[in-house]
Amino acid sequence: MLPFTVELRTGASVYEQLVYAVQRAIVSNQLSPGDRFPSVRTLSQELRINPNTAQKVVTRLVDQGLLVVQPGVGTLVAQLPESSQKERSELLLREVEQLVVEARRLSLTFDQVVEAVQSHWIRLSEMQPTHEREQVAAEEAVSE
Amino acid sequence: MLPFTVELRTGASVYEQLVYAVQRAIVSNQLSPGDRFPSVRTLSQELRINPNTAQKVVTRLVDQGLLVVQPGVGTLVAQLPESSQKERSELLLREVEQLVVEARRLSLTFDQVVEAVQSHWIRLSEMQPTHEREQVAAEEAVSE
DNA sequence: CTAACTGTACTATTATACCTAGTACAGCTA
DNA sequence: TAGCTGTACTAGGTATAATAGTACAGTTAG
Repeated sequence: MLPFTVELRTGASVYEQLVYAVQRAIVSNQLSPGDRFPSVRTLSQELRINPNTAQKVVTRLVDQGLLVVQPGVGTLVAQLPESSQKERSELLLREVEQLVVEARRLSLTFDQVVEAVQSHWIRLSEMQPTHEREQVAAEEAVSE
Repeated sequence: MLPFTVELRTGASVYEQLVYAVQRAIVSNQLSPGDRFPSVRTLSQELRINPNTAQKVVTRLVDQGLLVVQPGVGTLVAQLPESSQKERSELLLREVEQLVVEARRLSLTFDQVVEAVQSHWIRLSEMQPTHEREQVAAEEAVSE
């Protein structure tokens, strides 16, 4: 049983989908800093994917600073790393623009987009693992 | 001289980049409804890409309703089409969530994300072609 | 009508990325 | 020592992107 949820769909690569699923789990505290992350072999068996694909995912997440490796021991979930100004600018320049372009293509209003962002922000804040964390008020999360 | 700007980079496919560039141009009114869209052959020559790739782009944009074809005549920029509820839901569910996950990975705040969305919304609103349109106040655009 | 443009539909080839399969090795720990 | 960990290789199969070239039907300007 893996400590996070993945739904592999067609369209994007297994690699990209798995990286995203783990990012999502960490960012929403389904995986907490210090938690053990499944081994490459466990991942590949549970998800029935190739060990190389699983390892590629781990490598990518380590590069992003979301996982840390203890050689010979295993992989742990890291603290959310400091992000560089460059990374943040890239996101705000490219991904946000793409979202805005898509939104306007679909004739959405600015307010609708902001509402959607807020809604997802709250949802991710609420995704605490049930066994060890208390609920966080939605309003508090948004104003963080 | 093409009526929109494209910068082909490595990473994404030429096809995806070109579709996005045209979407961006239409959504920001650099291309206005009724404008002639370059022919497949013109596109392929100006951008030095294969005619098939150019045609694939046109086909995709026609499917999205952003371009309309007049057989034997050419391709025109369409009115922004009605979007289906399904399309809008897909966007708000998937793309917005991906943006929120990325933003939290980089430790951005909710307010920073909203500010970035607003900034791009205004920028796209201001991108009118200089020869025929008046400036639109940024505040007005955001409240649309 | 003719010529020159338009979009569209094919076949075929090459290059790249993704995924798969299998093997091997070094480090840590019970 | 035995069994786990991450990591590093070599290969092969498949899907997609991009390339090149040819052909055809519809529209329009001359």
